[in-house]
Amino acid sequence: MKLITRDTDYAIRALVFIGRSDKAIISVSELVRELKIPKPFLRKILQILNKKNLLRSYKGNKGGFILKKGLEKIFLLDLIKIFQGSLRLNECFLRKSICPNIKTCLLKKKIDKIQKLVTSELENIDLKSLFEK
Amino acid sequence: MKLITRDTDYAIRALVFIGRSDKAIISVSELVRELKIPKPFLRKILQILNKKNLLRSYKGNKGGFILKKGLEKIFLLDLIKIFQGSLRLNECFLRKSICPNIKTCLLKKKIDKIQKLVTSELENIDLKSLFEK
DNA sequence: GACAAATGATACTAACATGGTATCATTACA
DNA sequence: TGTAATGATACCATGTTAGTATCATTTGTC
Repeated sequence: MKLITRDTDYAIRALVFIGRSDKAIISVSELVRELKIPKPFLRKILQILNKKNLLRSYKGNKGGFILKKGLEKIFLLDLIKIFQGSLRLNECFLRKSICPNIKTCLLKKKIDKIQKLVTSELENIDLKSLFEK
Repeated sequence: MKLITRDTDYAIRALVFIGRSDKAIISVSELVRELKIPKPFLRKILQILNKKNLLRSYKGNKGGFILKKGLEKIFLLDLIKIFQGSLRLNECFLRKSICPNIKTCLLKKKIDKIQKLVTSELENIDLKSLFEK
C-alpha cells in the first residue's frame, strides 16, 4: 500500500523546486533537468496543478510556471486529494443488502478512526516544512 | 487509497463467522451461503489462511475448516500482511543517484511517522473486538 | 467399493489503476 | 516569423486486484 503515488511525489518535488528557486518563471524543461522526471508526464502534472490553482502558467516562448501561493500554504493532503482522490480508507465491500449492520459495523468505525489520524497528520504537513528543519 | 483490500475483508468475515459458529467444522459452501462471497475466490482465501496457520482444514466429505487460534489472537495487521504484503507507506520513488538526501529526506521521515501510527493501531485490533462492543 | 462432497494445487483471465507517451493546437517573446 | 513554451486530449504499457476454471486428492456414507 502506498500513501503517496508517483504523481503526487513528483508534484511535491516540482512545487518545492519552483518555490525555492529565485527565478521568476520556471519551465518544464528546467524542472526536467533538475529533477529527472519524464518530461511529458511532468507536463501533465503541472497542467493539473495549474488547473487546481496551485500554479500559474505562462504560455509562449520563455513561458513556464510560478507558484500561486507560498509553499507554507500547500499541504500534503491537498496534493493527495488532487492526484489520488479524497482519502477514504474505510470503504466497505459488502453491499447494504448483504451486511445488515453497515451502520454499526465496528470494522468500519475502527478504520474510520485510523483515517482521521492519518488525515490530521497529512493536513498539517506543508511543503515548506519538507526542507526546513 | 484502500487500507484493506477485498481479500483481507473477506478473510476477516470468514474467520469471524467460523469463530462465532458453534458448529465444529465449517465448509466453504456454508460460508458462501452466509456471506455471499464468490465461492472459488473464497476457497482460495481459505487455502491461504490454512497455509498461514490461521485455519486448519479437513479434506473429504463433511470436511471444512476450523480456527487454529482464537479470534482474540488474530489481529488486523496479521491479515493485511498475509494478503497485502507488509505495510510500507514510506517507499521513495527517486533513486539514490538522483535524490542525494535520501537518508535525511524529511518527507520520508514524516510518512514514516504516519506509518508507525497506523501500524500501532492495526496491530491492536483483534477480530474478537469487531463484534463485541 | 462407489459415490458425493469436500479441500489442494495451480493456471488462467478480466477489469481497473498507475505511470507514462504522443500529437496537434495555441501562445508569445525575440 | 521562428522557436520554445503551455493546453488539450487521446493513447498505451504494465502491474495489481479480483475472480475463474480445472483437475487431483481425500474421506464420510451407503
